[in-house]
Parts: sequence; C-alpha cells; structure tokens
Amino acid sequence: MKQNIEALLQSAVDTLIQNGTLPADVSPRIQLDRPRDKSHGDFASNLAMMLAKPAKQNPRALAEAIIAALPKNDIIGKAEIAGPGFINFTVDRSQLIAQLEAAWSDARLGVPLAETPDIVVIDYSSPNLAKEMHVGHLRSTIIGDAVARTLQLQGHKVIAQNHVGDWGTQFGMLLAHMEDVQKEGASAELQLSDLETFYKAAKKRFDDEAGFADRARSLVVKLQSGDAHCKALWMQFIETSLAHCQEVYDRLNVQLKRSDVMAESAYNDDLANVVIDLEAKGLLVEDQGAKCVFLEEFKGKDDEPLPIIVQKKDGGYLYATTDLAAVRYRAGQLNATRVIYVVDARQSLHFQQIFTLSRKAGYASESTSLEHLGFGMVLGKDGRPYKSRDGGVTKLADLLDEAERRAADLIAAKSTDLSAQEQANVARVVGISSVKYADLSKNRTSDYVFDWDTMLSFEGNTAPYLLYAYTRVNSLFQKAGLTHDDVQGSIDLATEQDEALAAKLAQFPEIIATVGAKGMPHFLCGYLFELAGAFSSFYEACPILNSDDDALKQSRLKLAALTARTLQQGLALLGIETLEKM
RNA sequence: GCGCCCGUAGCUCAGUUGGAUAGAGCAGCGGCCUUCUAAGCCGUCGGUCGCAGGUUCGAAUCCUGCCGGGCGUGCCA
Repeated sequence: MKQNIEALLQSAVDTLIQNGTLPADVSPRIQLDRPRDKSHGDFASNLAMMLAKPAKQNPRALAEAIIAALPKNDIIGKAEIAGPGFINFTVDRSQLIAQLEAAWSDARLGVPLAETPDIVVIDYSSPNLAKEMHVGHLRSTIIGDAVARTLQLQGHKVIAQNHVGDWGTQFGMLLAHMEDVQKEGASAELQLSDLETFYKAAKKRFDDEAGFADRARSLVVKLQSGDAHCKALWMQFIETSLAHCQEVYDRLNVQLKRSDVMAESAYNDDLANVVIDLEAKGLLVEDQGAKCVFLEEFKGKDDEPLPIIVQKKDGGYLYATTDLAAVRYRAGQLNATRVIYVVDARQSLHFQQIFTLSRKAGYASESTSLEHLGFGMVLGKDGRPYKSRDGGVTKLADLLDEAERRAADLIAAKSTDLSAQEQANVARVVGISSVKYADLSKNRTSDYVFDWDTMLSFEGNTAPYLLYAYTRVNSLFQKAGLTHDDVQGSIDLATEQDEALAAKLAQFPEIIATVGAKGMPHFLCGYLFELAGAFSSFYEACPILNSDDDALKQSRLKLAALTARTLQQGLALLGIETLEKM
C-alpha cells in the first residue's frame, strides 16, 4: 500500500520533470509518513515542500501540480493539500479492505517476498566457550535471532554464523586444570557440567599456584601445534560448552543449531594466508615488531593513523586477523550479499576498520553490504552494568530460572482455572518471553535498565500484555466453538474501532520491511503493542459473538482472527511462543 | 588528547536519514464489570527535548561551541 503510493508519487515526479515543471536534475527521495493525527489522512508526503525551491514555486501550488500528475489509480481515495504544503492521502476504504482480504488468504499475511533475495550471513550470539553464557550474551543472541527470522520471512537466504570463541590463551589454563582433575580420577565430565565453577578454579590456580601458569602457556603452544592429547582434551571441553549453549538457545527459543557454529578456530589455517595476502597487496607494515595495516581513514592522537594489528611480535594472530578471514570466507565462499554482525556497540571502531580494510584488500566487493548492528549494555537499576546479587556476572541460565520463578509466583497469585501443568507452562512462556521482549522492545543502540517488575507487568508494552491480548482473541473462538476456517463473509468497517483495527492490521508488511532493512526489532514490538491496543479497544467497544447482525459478526470474527494471526506471526519473529490460554 | 555514542514527563522508554499541536507505559487523579477473559477499557494531570548559538518555510532530529555521562583508542576479544 505504502509502496504503491510511493510509486505513484515517483511517477508524478517523472511527469513533472518531463513537462518542465521540475528541473531535470532533481531526484528526491520519496518519503511517505504515517501522520499521527488522523485528520491528516492515512499517509502524508512532504514532497512539494522539498521540491518547492528547485521548482521555484510555492509549495502549495507545486502540491497541486503533483496531485494533478498522479497516474490514474484506485488506491487513493482522496489527496488533499494541507498546511504549508503537505499532501495528505486517504486510502480508499475498499482498497484497505481488499488488502486485508488478501492478507487473510495469504499464509504470509501480505508480507511480500523480496524481489531480489539477499544471501545474508548473520553473525550473532558468538559466546566465548571458556565460560558459561552470561547476561552479556543475551542481546546479541535474541536480537540476531529476531533479525534472522524477519529476513527469512522476507524470503532472503539467511546463513547464521555462530562465531564462538574456542581459541586463545585462556584455554591453556582450562586444559591444565582438566589434566589434573582427570589424573585425580574424578570425572572431568561431571566437573565440566558447571563450567563457571571450573573456569574460576582454573583461573585461581593460574593466578596463585606456582608453575601452573607456565604449564598452561605450554599447553596452548602444544594445542596450537596440533598435539593429539591436547586436542582431545580441548575437544572434550568445547563439546561440553557447546552443549550448554544449545540448552540455553533451546530455552530461549532461538533458532541457532549446532550446524550454525563456525568457531574462531575454523579460520586458524587461513590466518597466515591473510597476512601473506595483505603483504602481497602492499597493505602491510611492520611496526614495533608487529605486522600492522595503517589506514588513512582512522587516525588517533597527533593525527597518526591507527594500526590494525594482524600479527603480534610473538607471531600470534589477533581477532582482527580472524575477522578478516571471516569476511573473506563469507563474501567469497558463502557468496553473501549482506553480512550482518550483531555485536556490542563498543566494537564499533574495530568493525569499521575491518570493513574498510576488507574492501581495500578485496575480501568484500562494494556490492556486499557489511553491517555492524551494535547494541547497548544491560544495566541494573543503579545504572551500572547488570550484576547478580553477589556482584558477579549473571549466568544466563540463572537469569532464565529466576524469570520463570517470578512468573510462576505471579500466575499462582491470579487464581486461574488452569491445571498445575498448564500453569507451569504459562510460567515458562511468560517468564522467558518477558526477558526477551523487554530487551527487544528497546532501541537496539541504547543501553537499557533491566527491571523485573516492569518486564513482568501485564500493563504497558510488555510480553504478558501481548500474550494476554492473544489469548483474548483466541477465547472468542473457543467460546463460539469456531476455528478461523469457519469465518465466512467479508470485512465491513462499521465503527471507528473496526476501522482503527483494520488500519493497524494493514501496516504489518510496512513494519516488517523496516525491521528487515534496519535490523531493529523494537519497531515490530511497538507495532504489536499498538495492534494489541487497537484490538483491546475494538473488543471493548464492539460486540462480536453477541452481535445481532450476522454479517457484522463475521466481519469482526475475521478481524479478530487476523489480529490473532498477526500477533502470533509477529511474536514468532521475535522468537516468542504464544499461549492458547492464560 | 583524539574518536564514537548518549542526555526527551517523577520513573522506564518511543520519536533513524528535518515535517503539522513532542508521544506511550508506569506512578498520581477520576470513571467503567448481572452480556465475548477487568491480566482489560475510557478520561485526566504531567515537557525550556542538557545549555547557547546557527542552518531552514519548518529542528528533539542537521552544524558549531559548552556542560554532564558512557564507551573506545598498538600487540585480549
């Protein structure tokens, strides 16, 4: 709908250029807004005001010319000039209804398939396997999952890459500790089941115990030179850690699978090649013993270029090297047209450097989009980074346990008629989805305050509110003993509430387009909240099952069913399950 | 020092490539349950968009300076 009107406007601009009303060199970005004020129609364009100056006309006169140049169509019911030169469009009601009828009979709810599908490589979650997943991995994991699902719905080919950290010096101390535990006869398997404790024990020995650190370092060297014993120990550790990650993903309802794991170590054999290649391309400089690339684009103090160090003076490689190898693989082998990194905003400079260098070195062509989707931190109510009660980092598994426990307490207090088993399931879904939704509903780029009471509230823009709205729609059908398939007849917008709900439903495809383009799931959350609100108002004001008018009853059932499907689809894109009863 | 990000109602947050009277939710206040889930709905109160300039028909949004906060900045990732 929006796209259609934008196309009409573009066509009007072309016409006006041809007849000389507009100079030939203008190519305005056609921008259609959803006006806040209903009296300004369904869409508004500021095109006439943008072009008034180059056209040397007053905006209102130009607006008139634009309207006159619009091709004949049956979408626009009304086009009016308002204020300083806005053009307000009112969509023909029959077109709105037609769009909803089309969505009704479409499994994709009217979301169009991409005309030219991208091959999108999306790098997200990417925890360090040395430790358990903690709260710092939450955002990347769930934002990445939501973006991946949205792109899939749009028909893009999505290749998830879980770039787990499975290599580096800290594995030396873990392996050394593992050796000793196994020597003592204790089952390392058992010990590893609590990775956090294991890591802390190893770290303590590394810091305190004479000789241990040296042994850890030598184990790293042995591991890197392919020693079989070390490798076996290492693999056992990685297996355990990955199994733990998978448990968390499954609980979070995140799509990541074992086959999406593309660990840092997978690039090991390619790192020397990257350095050789950079050297061959004349990009490499040796400075203070380290092999670096200096780029004009990045300057530090005294206007000196900043280095990207790709090989340390001891010969070791760094994450910049791995990331370069990864770009080359993703663009070159996976043929990505778009590579998305869902990584902490603090790594912004690093990625800008990697992206710029990747283009210079020819690892990614100009046609491959390289995007860093940065995100802010999770803060406690004190405004400091979120910590558990004991002041340590919060394990994700513990966080989810607490979410479920708190949700269970709330549900128990509501005295529902659900069985104990149903209550437990509701608590699980409400708990997990509350944590996820609280995060996803905030602007990705900013820090946010983690607050149990707000996220578990049934009021406001929260998961419980949306889940409840969904069950209310559902209960209509349960009550009437109907399924969505039983709905007959056509949509009729009898009252302003019917109309407001219909208008909101019709916006779904636009929102999906925005989320896919910008990688910002909070736009979807805001939309779902508005949709649920429009439904609640509709539900309050409009009798559905009790309507005397059967045609109207069918129309409203259809709107209700469409609301349910849209809520379910929208929540599914966020990786959030719906509940049939609460 | 330099670079990036942030500062919007008492609180938590929207407002992304400049648009109409800056919006939600919570908290506060006032209403609505013998009819489809009141975990809901309706109304109301609340703002010098950090400060000061500038650009423009129009600025929370862009530019400059300042104040306050966060992060990053050569051998961790």
